[in-house]
Amino acid sequence: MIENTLRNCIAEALSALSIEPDSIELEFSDGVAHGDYSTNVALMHAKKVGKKSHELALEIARELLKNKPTEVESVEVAGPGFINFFLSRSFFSSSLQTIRREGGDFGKGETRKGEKILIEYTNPNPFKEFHIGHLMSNAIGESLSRLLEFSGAEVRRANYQGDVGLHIAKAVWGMMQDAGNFPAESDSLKTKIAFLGNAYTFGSTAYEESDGAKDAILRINKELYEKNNEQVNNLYDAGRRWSLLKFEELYTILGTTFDFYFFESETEKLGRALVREYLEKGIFVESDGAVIFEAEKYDSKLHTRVFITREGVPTYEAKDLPLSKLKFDAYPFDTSIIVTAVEQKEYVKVVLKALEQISPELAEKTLHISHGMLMLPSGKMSSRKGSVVTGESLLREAINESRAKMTKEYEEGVAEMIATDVGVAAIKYSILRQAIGKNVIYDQEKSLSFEGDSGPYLQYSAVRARSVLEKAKREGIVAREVGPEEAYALERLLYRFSSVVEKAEAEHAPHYVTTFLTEIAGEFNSFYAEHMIADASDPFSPYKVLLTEAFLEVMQNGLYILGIRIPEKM
RNA sequence: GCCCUCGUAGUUAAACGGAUAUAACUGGAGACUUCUAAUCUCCCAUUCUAGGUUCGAUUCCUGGCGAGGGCACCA
Repeated sequence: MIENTLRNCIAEALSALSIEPDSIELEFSDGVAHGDYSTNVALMHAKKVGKKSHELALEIARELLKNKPTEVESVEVAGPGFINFFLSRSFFSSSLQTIRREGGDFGKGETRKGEKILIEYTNPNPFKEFHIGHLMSNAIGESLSRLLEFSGAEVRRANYQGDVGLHIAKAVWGMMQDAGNFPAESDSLKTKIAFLGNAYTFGSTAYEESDGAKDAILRINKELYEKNNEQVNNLYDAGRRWSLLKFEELYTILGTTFDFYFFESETEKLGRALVREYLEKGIFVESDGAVIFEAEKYDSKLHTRVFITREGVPTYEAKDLPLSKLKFDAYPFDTSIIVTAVEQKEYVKVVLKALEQISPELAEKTLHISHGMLMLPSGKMSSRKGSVVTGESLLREAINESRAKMTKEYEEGVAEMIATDVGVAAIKYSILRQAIGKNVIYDQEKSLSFEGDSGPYLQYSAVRARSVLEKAKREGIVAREVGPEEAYALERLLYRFSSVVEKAEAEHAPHYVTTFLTEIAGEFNSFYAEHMIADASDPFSPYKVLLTEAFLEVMQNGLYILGIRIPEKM
């Protein structure tokens, strides 16, 4: 790796000047004028050795030039004392060949080679809408999964769904009130889901507004737990089945497949038993009829939470405890990652603290990654108030929008596929373009952007590259490694992809990949506008074709990491 | 009240403690008989506030102001 080579050179140069080469910072230069790599070692050590930073930089540069590796064209000192490395022409052209040779493997690393990782994300609740928060969790979780795979990990995807709880009792009660509209088995899934949605909204409104309804819903909740009312059971089974089918439909559109599904109906009784068991051992205590865990006794920044309610019903907290073991039994992981919205952050800390008392070895292997929330301009979404933007409606709008944008004529089936891929890309890009911890303010127009920095922009540049390569093929132009004196700006970027992926994985930051792809796509589009790539009369055409091939390869791998498909045409 | 996040052009975002803070959208001016104009080129504009640490602060620390999330029987 070129980076290691440069680091070693710098370390040697520093030693030659009797400077302790502790940590060497090496970064990509921020512009062509500053070369390809920069180091600030002179700035860091100047004071220690009592020299001016610029002078020290010159001395280090002189040392560096004594043993200049072949990949380095020149070394310059600039600004207050930065040492800039300019890589050689041949380094760039050979890295294009490397990219072409490695193809779909280019960018893969081994930092997590062989590590078994189970990652939980999306977590929608049957009977409730799959809202844009789930869309966000899914886009982020899927991308993190792919980054981990690119780093050599053996990843399994898990989805944990709440198929028990008060929200279901509300929906079931709502279904009973609206029995006249109960869908027939032959009705479309869309009709069934609409029916369910209405039932839930109706039920939760009634729960808050009517004591009678509230009592009825609580009774249903108990019946659901005890499974002793056939009518309730039948409604439950139908609603659960419809919801899960609907979710699968969305996963197909989004491009996710899960290896494991866990349900709260599995963890509920286990959780209650576990809490009861550790209540006797003093981990949990009874308070006001409920069973609680006083996390602040272990860490003053944590707080008390209820694990079993006064009614004897296990809460989400209690259910989460056995989930870790269920996961481990399903897939003996080295690391278990849970991806949720940031609103769960403090909650997860408490649950993990409780888990630490019960199964320290599992708690130790668990990592929580939280992402920001999708906010409406009016504030937080609430499904109880009905102010949710559903994942499906957003997807549908994005797909319609991309359909409307299409200027070329395609067959019906093809057009639908392109519109879907482009619409999904627009949404995923708007989520994965920024640091995952920050909230996304959901602005319909911006989320559905098809111009400028956007998912479709990335797709378009890749499709364009393919189109050019097809033309090159028709004209019999074959990629070749002989280019003009001066390297194109684009080839000075492509080789960086491996480092970008490594850093994105290490910091759980898919947006580094998004930013990088946006940068190279822009560079390719400029290159495209300025140069005729496939031109049989141009002696450099084979090289430009090679560059285009390498660009496409990087785009394909990068978009794969983001979970964005590239349409055949657009 | 306590505990976490966050505050960057008009807007939405980017920037391991580094060089002239980077893009897109909006607004203004241009470019398609040439490989896809969902594109390209040019212009205008930004670090909440008061201190501190540092050769150097958007970045780290402290206070203030503002926004979001969490804090017992919801998930």
